[in-house]
Amino acid sequence: MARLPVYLRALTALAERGIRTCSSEDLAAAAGVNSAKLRKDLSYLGSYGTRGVGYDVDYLRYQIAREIGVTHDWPVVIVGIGNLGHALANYSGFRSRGFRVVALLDADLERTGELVAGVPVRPFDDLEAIASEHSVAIGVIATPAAAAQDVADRMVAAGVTSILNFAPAVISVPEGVDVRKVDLSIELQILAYHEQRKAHEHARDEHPDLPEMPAVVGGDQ
Amino acid sequence: MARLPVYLRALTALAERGIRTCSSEDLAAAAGVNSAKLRKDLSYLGSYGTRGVGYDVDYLRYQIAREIGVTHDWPVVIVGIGNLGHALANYSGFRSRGFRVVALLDADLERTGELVAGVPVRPFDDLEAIASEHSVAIGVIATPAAAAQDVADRMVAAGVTSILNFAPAVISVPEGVDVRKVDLSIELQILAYHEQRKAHEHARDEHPDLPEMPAVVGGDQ
DNA sequence: AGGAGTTTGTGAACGCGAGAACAAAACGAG
DNA sequence: CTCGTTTTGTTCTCGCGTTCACAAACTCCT
Repeated sequence: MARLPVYLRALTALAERGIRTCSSEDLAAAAGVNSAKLRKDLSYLGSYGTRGVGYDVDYLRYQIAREIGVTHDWPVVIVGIGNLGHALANYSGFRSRGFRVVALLDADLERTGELVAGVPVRPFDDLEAIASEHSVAIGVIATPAAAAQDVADRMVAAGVTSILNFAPAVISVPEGVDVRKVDLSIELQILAYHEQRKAHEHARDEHPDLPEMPAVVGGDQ
Repeated sequence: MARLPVYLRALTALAERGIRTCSSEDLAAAAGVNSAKLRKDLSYLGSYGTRGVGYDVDYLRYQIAREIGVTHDWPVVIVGIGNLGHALANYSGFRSRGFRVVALLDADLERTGELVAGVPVRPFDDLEAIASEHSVAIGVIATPAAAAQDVADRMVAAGVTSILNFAPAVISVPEGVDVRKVDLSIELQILAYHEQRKAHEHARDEHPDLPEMPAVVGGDQ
């Protein structure tokens, strides 16, 4: 489930506040979900709670980490050391949450040798060597859209089976390879969409005599 | 719908390749979705296609942009000019897709005046003045988790009604305010989860004599 | 020891989105 | 003008995920 990492983070936050035990209500509130959904998600992993008491924070934390697979570090390569690549390489959350950046790659040979967050930038052609040396299964694409498909193909050929794609492009990969896409401007556009609908609602509130005319959408064609 | 921005980007890509008209199959392939779903989404906006022909790329592009609300630029403020804030401020996709960064804010007064992507960094306390001057409705939080809730509160008080939150924290906002959350390490953890499941599948393939024992999950408690 | 109070785990109903399938409409050829 | 072809817009069904509601189980107090 895609919510397990959210629960894990919420549990970590509780643990840091010194809380040893919590109910499903507490954890659900911290994670921002419904408590019934949370209980059902956790019951899918096994019976780790105690009725009448709740969940042991540290124990549940370990069990979720084990389920996700972040009890040991995953080696990760980042390709494309532009602004975003820099930010990702410096992001401390990776290190502390089960990931280790083993290499930064960039097609621009001018950048080779540059040190980012203590890791040297290497030529993109080193991908295969690095991937096999460190058994890299997870790759991050932070290149421009035009290069994304090529990078993905090379990654897959080098044995990468999970890709996190920040490039604004749809990439296609063979069966068995997972891709997750994060597109910053799409997130903003979704917000803009809601913003605009709020504005329309507001306009109608102020002029309730105007009809809603849903059937006339597109009447200007 | 959250898929409209994806369609818009796919249409832009088609237009840049000189394609004037496309069928729902073509566009669906470019956007990476099912064609029936795409047609249903578009029909929700109105009847912008021609049976037997398809959709006019530019016309549909404009209609989707109008629906999303990105026919004019939205002013945006970014709070927290660390690594990620830098990357966001420099991200050209915002500018070209309907957003204009009107201010960069940071609580650290050492950064005040620093120029990032041609925009000066200003003190966080200028938020209210900037928000009212530019009628800012959309804010981006790129601060550490600890500061996220405070920043969100101040944003809401300053009239911001849509927030894009990159901080690894759940923030609570009043009714009517939209929040979207992007968490980089959670995306990676989801990949790690799939990775681990692949590894287990693989291990079972190589040792088919091992039982699956789903009932023993948690047997080590 | 027993009962009251909590809290988990789960069975059942509900709602919603996805996909397949089809009818309506437009275009072109003869 | 008519028929065949193409493609949209829509209806219908199916399955999944979410939520409610409750029984089982555990603790604490008397």
